[in-house]
Amino acid sequence: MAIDHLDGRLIVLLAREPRIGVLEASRRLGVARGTVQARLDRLQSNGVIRGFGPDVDPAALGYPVTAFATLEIKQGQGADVRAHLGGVPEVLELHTTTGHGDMLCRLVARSNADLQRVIDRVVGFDGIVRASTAIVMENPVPLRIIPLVEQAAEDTG
Amino acid sequence: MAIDHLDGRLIVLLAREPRIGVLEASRRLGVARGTVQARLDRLQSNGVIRGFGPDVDPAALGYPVTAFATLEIKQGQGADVRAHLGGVPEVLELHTTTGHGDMLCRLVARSNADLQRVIDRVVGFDGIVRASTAIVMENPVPLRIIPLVEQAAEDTG
DNA sequence: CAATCACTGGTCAATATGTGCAGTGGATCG
DNA sequence: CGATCCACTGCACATATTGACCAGTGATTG
Repeated sequence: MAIDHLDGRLIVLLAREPRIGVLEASRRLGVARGTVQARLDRLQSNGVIRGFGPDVDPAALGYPVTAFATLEIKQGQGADVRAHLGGVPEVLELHTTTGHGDMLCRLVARSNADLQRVIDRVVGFDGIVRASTAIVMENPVPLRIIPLVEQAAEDTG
Repeated sequence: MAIDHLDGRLIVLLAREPRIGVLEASRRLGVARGTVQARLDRLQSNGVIRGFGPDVDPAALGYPVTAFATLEIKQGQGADVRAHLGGVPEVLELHTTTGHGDMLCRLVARSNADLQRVIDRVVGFDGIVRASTAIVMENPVPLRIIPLVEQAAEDTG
């Protein structure tokens, strides 16, 4: 669960240059190939590294508009709402939260006009009382993990 | 920019089983290896596939608490706030948005108590007027792309 | 001290990769 | 219609990488 400095360097290296492979990584890190292989196996069975899936850009797919919707849910309708939202492809993630709303979801759409369609589909469901949407204009910090990995590695070794 | 059915199947296949490699992918898809290679090259130079970085789980790193903070910014302080938040490792992403707040950021922390420290660090900056935080309890739909890819592939071919 | 553990540095066979090639079929255009 | 372009196939080759082992070493621990 805790990662050491070598783990951190390995993850950062793979995050920066994903295509290098185990052998090249071992060369860069100055350790034996078996070590890198063992570390990677451990990190993956730990769950620290979930996998190496392709990082797809919704904008390049034709969905350049991102928005976050805060949803208010009727009591006892949570499970139904989850199932409903899970069936909407434009819902990229869904969280239940504390605070003013009950759920927060990330949406994408083909255009601002298309966003209306997506929102209609999202909120067009009985269990949802109210929705408030914030459209993303800029993304100064894209989803990242490297700084956190570096900090986690510092904290340990 | 638009992807066809084969592109879609390729992305979905790689998303489900990232470690299979080009050759195995070509076998699964029933096409020649060169075709898969060419498609992958195109998808990557298109920007549809940004890369194949490791998918790191913050929870497994010791940061099991996720929260979303809506920030209200003093006029003209946007750039400074961005730089400030970019320097906080626990800020995993940052967006500027329309709506009630001016920015929305995703935070992680080691515990609910630690979240207080993170929030203090986030809002302990002159340009930030007010912050409202929603702590994530459940994550019924983890960040996903497959359904969107399937839809985008349907729409085209 | 003995045992355990992670790492090294090496080998081996099997496999994948990058690259290039000629051939084929469909679509496009003058 | 004929020429051209394009993506794909199926194949080949040399090279690199992988997964799997192994004995040896040094640090740590009971």
